[in-house]
Amino acid sequence: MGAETAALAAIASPRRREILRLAWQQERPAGEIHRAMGDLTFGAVSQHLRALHDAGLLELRAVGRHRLYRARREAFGPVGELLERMWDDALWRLKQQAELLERRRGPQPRRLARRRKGTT
Amino acid sequence: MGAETAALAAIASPRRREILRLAWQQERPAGEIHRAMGDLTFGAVSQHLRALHDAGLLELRAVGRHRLYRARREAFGPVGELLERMWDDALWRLKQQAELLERRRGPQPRRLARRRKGTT
DNA sequence: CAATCATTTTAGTTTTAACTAAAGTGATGA
DNA sequence: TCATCACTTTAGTTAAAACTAAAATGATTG
Repeated sequence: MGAETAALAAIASPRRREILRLAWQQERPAGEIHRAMGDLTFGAVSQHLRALHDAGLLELRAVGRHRLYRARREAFGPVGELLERMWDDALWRLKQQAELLERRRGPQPRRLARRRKGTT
Repeated sequence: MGAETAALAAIASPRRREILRLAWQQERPAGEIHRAMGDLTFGAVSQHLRALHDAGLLELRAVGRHRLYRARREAFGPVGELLERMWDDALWRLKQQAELLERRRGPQPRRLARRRKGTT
């Protein structure tokens, strides 16, 4: 998967978007990202970090017992600009927040909403 | 899910991107989209169309026994601009084509590549 | 060296996206 | 009205994403 296609896949996930936002401008230790992410376990966060790193979207630097992550912005191409536009847009932020809260029950969403039996 | 968030989810999928590209500028009957989509069954295409329609990303008009789909471009916001940039970019097109072919075996990819046992 | 801290990895569960095959629907035309 | 066309829907399968809990790793500190 090319890095830019990986970027498209990554930004489809609210959790991944959140991680990328946190690590977009500065390096952040995994623990700090975890603390900022709400009710996820550390393990889950670590798995997201690994996936993003494997996809070439995060870079990693070890300092003592900390591991510092930062977005590899150059890997995102035009997708990076989209993210920045989203994050700068107050309306968008509100909507995201609403959706995050709304889904604080049940596991996590993967993709689009899909057909349910009697939805027609 | 807001339409724009749905748009993010939609463009993560190569099939959905392809459908959106086909229905971006003009209405297209489902059958034409199917024919343009390669080796998928009609049923599978119909399911994608339904998902995109449910998400507010496609509009639908019935004419005789045909069903004409067209992208609701206004629902995409900045994501629409990204799509247009991608489709105008010859390099992107090549990469996409390569990835489509590459995966003409096995079912379909969902997201990011993820940890495999001995990948470290 | 032992304890601790920061983090990663593994194993196992649940949910669901994407698909196929086949049955179902509704408009059209002979 | 019966067959056909253009689709949609259903049922069932497969593969994988997201998560939790717990074990493992590796650096640091006493």
